[in-house]
Amino acid sequence: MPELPEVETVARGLRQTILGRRIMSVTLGKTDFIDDPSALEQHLPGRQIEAVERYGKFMLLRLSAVNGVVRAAANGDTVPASLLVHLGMTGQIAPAPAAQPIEKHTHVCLLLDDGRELRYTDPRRFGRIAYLTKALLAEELTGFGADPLEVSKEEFVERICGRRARIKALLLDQSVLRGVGNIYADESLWRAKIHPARLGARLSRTETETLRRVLQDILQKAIVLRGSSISDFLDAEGEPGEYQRHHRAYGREGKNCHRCKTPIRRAIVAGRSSYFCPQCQPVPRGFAVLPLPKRGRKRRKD
DNA sequence: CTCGATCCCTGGACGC
DNA sequence: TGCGTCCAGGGATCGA
Repeated sequence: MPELPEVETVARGLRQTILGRRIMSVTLGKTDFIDDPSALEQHLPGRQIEAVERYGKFMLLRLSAVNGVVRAAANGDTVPASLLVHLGMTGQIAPAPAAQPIEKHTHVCLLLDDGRELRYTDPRRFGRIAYLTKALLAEELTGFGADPLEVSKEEFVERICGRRARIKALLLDQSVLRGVGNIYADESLWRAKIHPARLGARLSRTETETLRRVLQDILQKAIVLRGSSISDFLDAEGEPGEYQRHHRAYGREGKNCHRCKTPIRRAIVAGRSSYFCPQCQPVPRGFAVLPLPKRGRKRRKD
């Protein structure tokens, strides 16, 4: 489940492998996760990949203008553009030799000028791909929150403490912070000893500043370790990340808290599985922790 | 403003 | 072995 550290890892990999390559042709499979599939076929060929950037959980492939082609002018291809890529839950993007067999869920192949193909593979198709010109890209990127690695103490406090939503919901809200997902939300709340169901406005100044500090520390360490591989995340070289070994809350229901040995619990907060230590992260008043049935067991509605 | 519910999608885990 | 069911989750959307 790619979040900021995983997307950063993939973006760094792509920077090392496909920067400067020219896109020669486009082959599409299923396209229901692509904004305008024909725009890819129409506007990508002839463009060079000039930069790979990350914006929250999005990757941005910056594309050159197409030069010296009569067709380009009529196409509007004489101006730079971008390919927006979101990996969703199960998306992977990596270059492969064009001769290599296509995997079952590979839905986009961009033939490059060196004989390789940049391939996007996504079994669940929760990802998103969009070809965007400058104006559309700018519009697309409005409404996102602060970069969690860059956000100042003051801005973080402002964005959290002025809100009555649960802190877990705020951390996951891309218009508050861009790039945090379920894993790093739970990990940072555990480190900061804050229960996920607490309200933003009810956090103390000290707690909020601690949360910012541990969130940044965790994200930075996770980037160094090339992200967390839970089920199927692989970086652009096909390697799994290592940060899952450092998880202290996420996915550890029933296992002992690393600080106090109390078994980690799971509750649904903000509609998501949330893992926390009931001892270190006291449940706020009024939040009932309903016992969750054991994983994998059948549940009946009666 | 904030909430929960629902949908999208498939693979994997598990019960029987 | 195989079938049915549940679950994971980011994001959009809609109604309360």
